[in-house]
Amino acid sequence: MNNDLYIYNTLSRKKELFVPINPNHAGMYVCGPTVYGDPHLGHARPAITFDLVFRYLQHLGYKVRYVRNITDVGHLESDADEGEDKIAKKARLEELEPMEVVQYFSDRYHEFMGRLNVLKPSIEPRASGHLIEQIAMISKLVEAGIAYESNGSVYFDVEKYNQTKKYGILSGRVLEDLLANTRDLEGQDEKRNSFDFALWKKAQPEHIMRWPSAWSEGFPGWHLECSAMSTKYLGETFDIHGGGMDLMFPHHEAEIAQSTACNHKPPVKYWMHNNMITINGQKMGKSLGNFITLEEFFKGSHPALTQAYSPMTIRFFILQAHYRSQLDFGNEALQAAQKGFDKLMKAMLTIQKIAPQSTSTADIASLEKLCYEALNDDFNSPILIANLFEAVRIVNSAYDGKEKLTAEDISQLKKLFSTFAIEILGLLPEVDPAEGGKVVEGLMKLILEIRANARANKDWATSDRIREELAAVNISVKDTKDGATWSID
RNA sequence: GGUAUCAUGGCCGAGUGGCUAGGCAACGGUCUGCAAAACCGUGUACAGCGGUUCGACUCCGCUUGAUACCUCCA
Repeated sequence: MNNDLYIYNTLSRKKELFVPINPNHAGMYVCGPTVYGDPHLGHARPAITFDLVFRYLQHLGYKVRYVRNITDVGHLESDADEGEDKIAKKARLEELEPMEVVQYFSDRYHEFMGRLNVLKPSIEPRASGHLIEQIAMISKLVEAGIAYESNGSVYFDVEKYNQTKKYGILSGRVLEDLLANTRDLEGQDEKRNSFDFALWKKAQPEHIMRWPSAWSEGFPGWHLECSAMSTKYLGETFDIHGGGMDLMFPHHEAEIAQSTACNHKPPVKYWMHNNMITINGQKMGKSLGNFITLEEFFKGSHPALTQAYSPMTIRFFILQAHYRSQLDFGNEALQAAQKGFDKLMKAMLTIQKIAPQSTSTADIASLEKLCYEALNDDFNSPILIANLFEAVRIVNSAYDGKEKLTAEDISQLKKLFSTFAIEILGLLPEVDPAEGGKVVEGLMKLILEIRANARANKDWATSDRIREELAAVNISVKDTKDGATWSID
């Protein structure tokens, strides 16, 4: 592999050359969704970010095992709810079995990720299916003396861990500072220190989701599943761990501590974190109540949206920003993304119509090189897209006869688009639902024939009227040298 | 309060110690019966104040502002 890939590692806060632990293989774990609500734009960002990583690693020839979990137990509600499980709460409210809720929202998640053309991970483990592994891990930590039982619950002893290892290496936290900034929270009295975190929680009587263990009937702590499942499927040390920046502390920090204490080696070589999506400069999140679900985006049914946006528009919008930058949502920006995306897709059709020349005025090989350089520089998709637009310019110019392309150039350009736009960025031309209709096809043929006749008679009034009336129902007609073409907007 | 990140033209968003990011919008032009598309051209953008430097938007310091995390969140 002569492509040197550099990845920004949160651990070192530097771009580092990617060297896999096992040659030609890559292991990646990404924190997936907690399935108690409809997928929103915030879910799309990490899914698409690590989809790009997954696709590019595969393109480079790595055999990738990509594990993305589904959290279906263990996330505690806020202290106001006295530690009730999020899934259980929703289930009780709707009088459903917890697993019914999990099933429904998992399906919804998969449906919308599919529409965003996000590839399925290699393994998608559920926390509820790995109780044995989690309990085994807790036992190991208790035996090692790094975890302690208290009133049926088990906590990780952060201070003790910190005596031999360093707690806070990922987020730059210092234990003393954490101690100084303690707040009063429920259940705090069971812990030795406020920053200790739960490995196992004893279930309250009204708690529906519960499993037996040596300590109590209860459920696993919310950081544990990722440690248990990543170790199981990727090994004690694996290549890449991804997730949203908001998970850096305490979630990923806790993962590092648990896994290190358990396996006596650092669990992850490269930590990658995607940044947040903001709306009016504020994070889009469930707790803030300002999130827009993907369904609302696709239907345009949210007050903040002036129109519907297609899945590919959303995907393109997200990829136009670097994954480590904050991305601000806005209708103007979305509309710009939609138009830019259309332009890119149109060029892929235009390229089919270019007549090869004997000489060339374009340098496709250097363009390809720039595309690889962009991706190798910490997956810089905005730069890659800028380069693809250079290719678009070349294609359109060639179609206008202002650039000359050889047959070889044309095939290189086709390859460039199929490799970078479709295969790696995962952008697909969107099939208009109405376009397949034979009826519409036939009607349009007839209408355009009539219009062509009118035009032959220089009956511009009729010609224009047809075009305008069609425009009113979102069909645009464009006159070219070879006759009129139409498309549904 | 602590930790971290950021501040780029009408909007979104890259990047760099001196050389055009890109997309959208706007304006002018080519083409066209008109329109659209496409192509060509146009924008004293780098929060403020100091400092380093031959030269800073890019490095350093301060100020102001914003965001994230410190409590479930992608």
